[in-house]
Amino acid sequence: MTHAIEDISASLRRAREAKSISQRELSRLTGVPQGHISKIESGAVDIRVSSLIALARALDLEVTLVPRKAVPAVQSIARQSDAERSRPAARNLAEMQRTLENIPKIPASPGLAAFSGPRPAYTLDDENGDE
Amino acid sequence: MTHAIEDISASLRRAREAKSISQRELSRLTGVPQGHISKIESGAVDIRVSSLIALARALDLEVTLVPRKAVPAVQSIARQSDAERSRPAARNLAEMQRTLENIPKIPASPGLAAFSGPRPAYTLDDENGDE
DNA sequence: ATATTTGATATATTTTAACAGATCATTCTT
DNA sequence: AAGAATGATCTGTTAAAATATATCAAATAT
Repeated sequence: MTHAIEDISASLRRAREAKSISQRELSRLTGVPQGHISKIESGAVDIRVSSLIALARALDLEVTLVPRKAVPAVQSIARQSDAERSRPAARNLAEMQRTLENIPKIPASPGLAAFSGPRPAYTLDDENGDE
Repeated sequence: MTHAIEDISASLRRAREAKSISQRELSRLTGVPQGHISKIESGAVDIRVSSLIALARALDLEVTLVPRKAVPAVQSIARQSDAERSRPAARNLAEMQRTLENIPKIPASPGLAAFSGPRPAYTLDDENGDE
């Protein structure tokens, strides 16, 4: 990915869904209004590079210019690291973690009180970097 | 390359200079006004993706979104095919070809009249594809 | 069943890229 | 020395992205 302008919109949407975050969440992260993200993802607008970069970065993507003859090689590399993030185990874990965050309702039986903050420290997102 | 917005402008300029074509020539190829190309290359504007794609394609580049963790690998690949185009022999040949086009002044001695169009059919740009 | 979240859409306003077209100084070329 | 060609820069004008804000239907969650 990608050459045409629709490829880019599609990539953004797929990347966001792969991270399973909502458009509103991405909006918070980037400052781009949710409504606008919707339009962008549906390919309805010819976005500016700054917007593209902002969204891409929030999705752990980088905008690059690749020599055309190198594109196939680049794609196969990109595909590999895509695969890591989207292989079933990873996707399921990501969703499970999100789900678990919506369960804090367990009445905390006295004997387990010390266990107050059991949220997972072992996220799959070990690939973050800067920001 | 690239992440930031200036990297992109810089890449575009380098790519154009590597092909040793003028801004006006690139303008002809893309339809983007020369003055605007100048502004773009100096990083003075936040261009739209369609413009970026148009310029990139004319320079045999493709805009891609790559996973951040794959960036180093991608860069090293891109660098390789960069090197091919910019190794001395290639650069010099490109320039020599341009120079030769400015020599048609040879008074065409009668015996060689049939040689009317001696321009090189063997360009280095054997990597073109579509369009 | 009710409430929340989500993506899509709409309106109105501001901002700015992109355009056409021209000019200018500098660097080749002749 | 005269004449291109090149990159940078300016002036208007127009089209469209980007913003803020709000609403809506459908899917999720409580």
